[in-house]
Amino acid sequence: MLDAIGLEILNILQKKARIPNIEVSRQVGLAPSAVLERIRKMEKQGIIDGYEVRLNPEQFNRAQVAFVHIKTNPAMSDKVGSELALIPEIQEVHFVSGSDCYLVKIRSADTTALGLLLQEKITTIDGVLSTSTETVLATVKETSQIPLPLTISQTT
Amino acid sequence: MLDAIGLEILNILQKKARIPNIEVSRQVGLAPSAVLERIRKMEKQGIIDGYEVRLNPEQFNRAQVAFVHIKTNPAMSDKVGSELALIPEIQEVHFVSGSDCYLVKIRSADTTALGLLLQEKITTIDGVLSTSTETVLATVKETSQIPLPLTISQTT
DNA sequence: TGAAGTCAAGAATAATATTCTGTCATTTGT
DNA sequence: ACAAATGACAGAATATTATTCTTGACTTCA
Repeated sequence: MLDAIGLEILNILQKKARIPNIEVSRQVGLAPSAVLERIRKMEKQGIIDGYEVRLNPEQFNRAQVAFVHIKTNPAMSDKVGSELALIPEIQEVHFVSGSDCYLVKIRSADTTALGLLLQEKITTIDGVLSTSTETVLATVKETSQIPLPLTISQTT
Repeated sequence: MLDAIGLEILNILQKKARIPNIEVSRQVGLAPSAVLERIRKMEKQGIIDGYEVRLNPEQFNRAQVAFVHIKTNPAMSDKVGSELALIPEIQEVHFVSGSDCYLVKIRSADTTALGLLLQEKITTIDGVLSTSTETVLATVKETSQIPLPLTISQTT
């Protein structure tokens, strides 16, 4: 299903999507048509979900990252989650173990904007009981890449 | 510096990088050469950082997300951060306000693998004082996209 | 063994990327 | 104000890449 060459292709694309197919084919040692066929298949199988551009947050006034715990009324937690997901500054919404609580990742211009967002858009959501914010002082690593195995383990 | 057409191009690429340039040019109403010139310029200016493929974590046995707070010896915190960043399962390493603490995002196969990772790779790092783990039960939203205005407001 | 399926090469063709030139509009300097 | 400089773009010419299609090797399974 997914062999060493498939992984190699994905590794190349994870580093640099928007690379010409023919260049991929040179790197993996297959004909361009074969690479195309493989990529199409992986897209169809849902192995590849899509391609994204990586923008520099600082250039868009989005340098401030924060993580916020949001405690919710358990009866309304689904609805709260959906509403949180609609806020564009919120990049991630996770429901976490522990105490009827979402953990969300926010990108805002600065702490002032973050405060406003919390006060006006988040605490005002029906079902939100309380929030607890951690601001990020420095980011050492930030990737969405998935570590790929060097070889394929058996799946059936 | 960045006008409405530039934003439009970025919006298109954020939804679907690996789209042909000529298709972008059709959508924004410019010649392909002009779009190419603009994209190159944005890459050079550091507005565009790169292009990534988005993989489906479930297909790679990386469905379990967890966030872990890692309290460190303040004198060694930089070194701890660098070491954490080297662990492939750790996608994000943020130094957060509050208490000499990193917040890391982990992708692992399951809670068992997570436990092993914590026990063998993280708590063993010199300078790590304690950890506190939250596992994700459900993810409502997960994107690295930066919210862009649809257009630049302009007085005409 | 033979039919069906998979995978990839290679050629032919379609589409796209890239370069280059000229134009127009705006800006800059004097 | 005016000429030179700059920046953005269109359009054509060319280079490169994508895509399709056919064929053949190899595998699997009954």
